[in-house]
Amino acid sequence: MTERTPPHDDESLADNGSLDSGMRGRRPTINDIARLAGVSKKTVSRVINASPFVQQETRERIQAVIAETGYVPDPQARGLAFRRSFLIGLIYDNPNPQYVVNMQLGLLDGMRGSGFELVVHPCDRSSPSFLADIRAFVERQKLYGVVLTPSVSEDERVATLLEEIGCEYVRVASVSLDKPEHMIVTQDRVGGVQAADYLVQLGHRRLAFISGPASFRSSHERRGGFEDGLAAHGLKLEEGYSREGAYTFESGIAVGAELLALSPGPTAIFAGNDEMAAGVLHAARHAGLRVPEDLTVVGFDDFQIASRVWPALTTVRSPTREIGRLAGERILGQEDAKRDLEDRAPKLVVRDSSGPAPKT
Amino acid sequence: MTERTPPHDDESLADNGSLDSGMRGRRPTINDIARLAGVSKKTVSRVINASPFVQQETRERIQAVIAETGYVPDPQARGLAFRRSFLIGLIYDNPNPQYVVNMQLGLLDGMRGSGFELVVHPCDRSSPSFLADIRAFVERQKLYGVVLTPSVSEDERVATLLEEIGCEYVRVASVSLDKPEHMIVTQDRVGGVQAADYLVQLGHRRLAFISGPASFRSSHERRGGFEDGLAAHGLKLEEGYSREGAYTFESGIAVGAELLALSPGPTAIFAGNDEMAAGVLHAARHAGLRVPEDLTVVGFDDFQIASRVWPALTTVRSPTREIGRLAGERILGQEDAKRDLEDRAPKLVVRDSSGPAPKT
DNA sequence: ATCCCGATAGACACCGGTGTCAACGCGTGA
DNA sequence: TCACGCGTTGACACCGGTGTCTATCGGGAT
Repeated sequence: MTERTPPHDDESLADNGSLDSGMRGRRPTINDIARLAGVSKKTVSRVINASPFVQQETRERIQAVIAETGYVPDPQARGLAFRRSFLIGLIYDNPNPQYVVNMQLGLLDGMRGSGFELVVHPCDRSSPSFLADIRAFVERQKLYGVVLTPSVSEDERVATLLEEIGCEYVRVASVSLDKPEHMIVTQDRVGGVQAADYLVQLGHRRLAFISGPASFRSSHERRGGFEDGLAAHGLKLEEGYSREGAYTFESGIAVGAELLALSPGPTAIFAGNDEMAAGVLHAARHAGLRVPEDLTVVGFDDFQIASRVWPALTTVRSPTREIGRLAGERILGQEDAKRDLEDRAPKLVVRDSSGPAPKT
Repeated sequence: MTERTPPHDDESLADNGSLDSGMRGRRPTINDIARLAGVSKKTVSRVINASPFVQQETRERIQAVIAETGYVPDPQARGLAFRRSFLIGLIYDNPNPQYVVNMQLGLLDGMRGSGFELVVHPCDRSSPSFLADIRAFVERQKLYGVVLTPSVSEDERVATLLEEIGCEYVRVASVSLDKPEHMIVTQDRVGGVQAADYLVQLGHRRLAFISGPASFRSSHERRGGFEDGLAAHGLKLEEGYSREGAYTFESGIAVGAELLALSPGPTAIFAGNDEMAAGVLHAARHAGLRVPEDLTVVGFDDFQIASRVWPALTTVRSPTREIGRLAGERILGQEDAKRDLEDRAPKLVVRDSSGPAPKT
């Protein structure tokens, strides 16, 4: 199985058909390049690592050989010498598939062309071996860096551990919990304000809110933003109209039903994420309410489910993929600072689940 | 005769507080173990790789030192010597987040405790650099193995490429396309039969089917199974009642609307996946039809969306995570053969979108 | 007693890179 | 003329493992 078959026609990996002096079908190594360029391997290494102490003419000769042979340095060997791999880990415990996939795609966007690869590592914060698992993962693979997303990103023990190991890390969270270089802060609060503005403009006054679990920072931020937005219009969230869900569909049904059983009931419900908003739609149907005529429902995230349910959900789009891209760039130190803030602002997406407050 | 096993999982990264003779705070290396056990590093290597040519007593002494120090061999160094990394790649182009995440979780289930890690690699079959990208990914990281899912798994060029490189691979697909050891075959056809049986039993006779794109094998298998199931009851899919969608929500709306505009319209629509079934629900609403009273809708996959829409979808559960676990075990050669077949059978999940055929 | 053999262990080179340090060529200032 | 410094390069050890080959040892056949 070691033997290789005839040279293949492949555009990117240049065929080294002519000048393979000694390397029969093997991928070229740094030694081959050194030999072909008539220099020592160390000098080739200098070129690879962009060392300034190489004469222009030498550098060009080596680069020409590299281009001709299609040489790519072996990340494993490089990693062994560097005591550090060219792998980035994504450690997460958010169970929402859409969030996970968007985050992965964003990270890969941000890492594209860097030669690094992404290793995924779901985890369970309630497991007794939680920290040991993460430590083993990071130390074994000598990860170059790690990206943490909520809610693992909110766990100080993990950050401390990574600091201690000496592994780069970036925490994605809705509030700043660490030195700025370690944080990508999502603007959940802004999204909450947008929802409030929108609902107030539609004339709604009896507003309800369903938060995610108190253990998630984003729950507080989203609610906080919503309350700020209401306050700006001289309104406030009434006692009893603000409840805690679990960011799950089922909790949306249950808490939605509770809210709709109140008298007077809310004319609009802002749910902390789309899953719960979808649950509220179900609860409304059971309660015999029409959406949006009798009840307005607004979600948060704008995941696929938002446009699949009936009526399609008005929701606050949270730019997960953009956030992921920023995290990827940040951890590789390639961040494009100017693009930063605008890209990660949430944005209200109006669909069919919202309308003017019913005239009582 | 060559000594080789995958790396093992030593969950305890024990603290080497006491006996660190010479290794101040460093992670222990094979040299440390050799020194502490009073043997050569090669003998330690033999123990790590479960070579039979080590005396019982020597082996135990070394294992004791390994356990005491919490030594874990460095995958990078090992990989360098083996000319092969301890990484498994997941190459996919299926855009459904739930599919991707379930597959990843399944793979990780199957790989658990092996010391291997999972590297994700979405790809685009229509890109001009498609094959070159995959080749670069696999060769650069010297991947131990690769798992392919539909529709990349159905591309012979990719399989040929991997064979040529000498990389292990497993293809997940709905029909066998390769040597058995390279295939995990999903039972989409069986799922189609189940849907047909169920609908016929409910009394439906005017049945419609919306397939995925013809370029996906699963489209044909799901339809084929459905037709087989009908045939077993002496029925057949009428001309014009079988249409092609794109496995997307939007195509479900469009094709659903077409079908509902027929006269007489179908009393039941079986869609090739849940996304399209959700689209059909929207189309039914636009057409003023009640589900399930006027129209029965059945999906395929049982992803989250199936239980979020209204009414909740009756659907055929496709055990993606189980399939992933099998793929993970297969690629590491740890497959538990007896559990194989039963686990990956689809299963009809009855919810609220299906009911008896309306009495015309 | 000698030879041969299988079982066991170690010496040494090697995987493909990087770090350290010394050496070299050459223009400059003393 | 010589010492000096700077820019450039290479020799060599090392990262942490594995492959190959040889050395040693005890026991059974000759």
